[in-house]
Amino acid sequence: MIGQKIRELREENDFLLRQLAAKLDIDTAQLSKMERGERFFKKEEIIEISRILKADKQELLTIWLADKIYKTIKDEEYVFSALKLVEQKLQ
Amino acid sequence: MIGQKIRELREENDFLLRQLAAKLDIDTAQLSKMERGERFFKKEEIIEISRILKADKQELLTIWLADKIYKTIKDEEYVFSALKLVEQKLQ
DNA sequence: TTAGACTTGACAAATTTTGTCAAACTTATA
DNA sequence: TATAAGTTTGACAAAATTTGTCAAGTCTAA
Repeated sequence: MIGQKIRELREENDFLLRQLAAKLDIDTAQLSKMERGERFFKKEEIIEISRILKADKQELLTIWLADKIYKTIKDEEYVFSALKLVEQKLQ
Repeated sequence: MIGQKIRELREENDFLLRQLAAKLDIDTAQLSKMERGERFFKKEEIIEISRILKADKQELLTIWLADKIYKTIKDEEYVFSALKLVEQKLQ
């Protein structure tokens, strides 16, 4: 989800994988995997990408965090009640 | 949170740490840390505990999952909008 | 004061995640 | 078709995180 979003932004900005990877100082294969959701972006990378691709940092970080949450719950039961509990705790 | 709940259940059932630890086949120190939230329970351990302490398995697993979610978001920004995104995705 | 219950800290072991590279695949085009 | 550029894949090493173990420590009740 965040990967797909970043791929869209990258293509809109006419960056090649290796160009964006170079700016982030990571391997092209790594970025390829990240965009396809096989590996995770670091928070700092998301912030850097929002700068490079002139995107809304808050939006990207929100999607990035949603991905992390989704990853921890995706194979679980009682997801909705757990989310409700979390929200209560956060109030 | 799940640790606290389990400690309460354990004490209500008059189990010592080492007794419950023995039933779970883990180290007493480990269970001590788990009850105080320093380490995580495995899902299987929660299920086993619900059996041993005659507690509601669904309730315990829900709290356990809420803890996992909470752990991934607790130091982050944009938590509420991320949770909202996750809920949308789950619909 | 000592015995039992629990906690703490250090470190090893195990597991998970990330980084790196070469080779393979895909697509556009000469 | 052949080639080149871009991307993907898989294997494996390296790094990071989590878990397991033990000995020593604290705390409390008798």
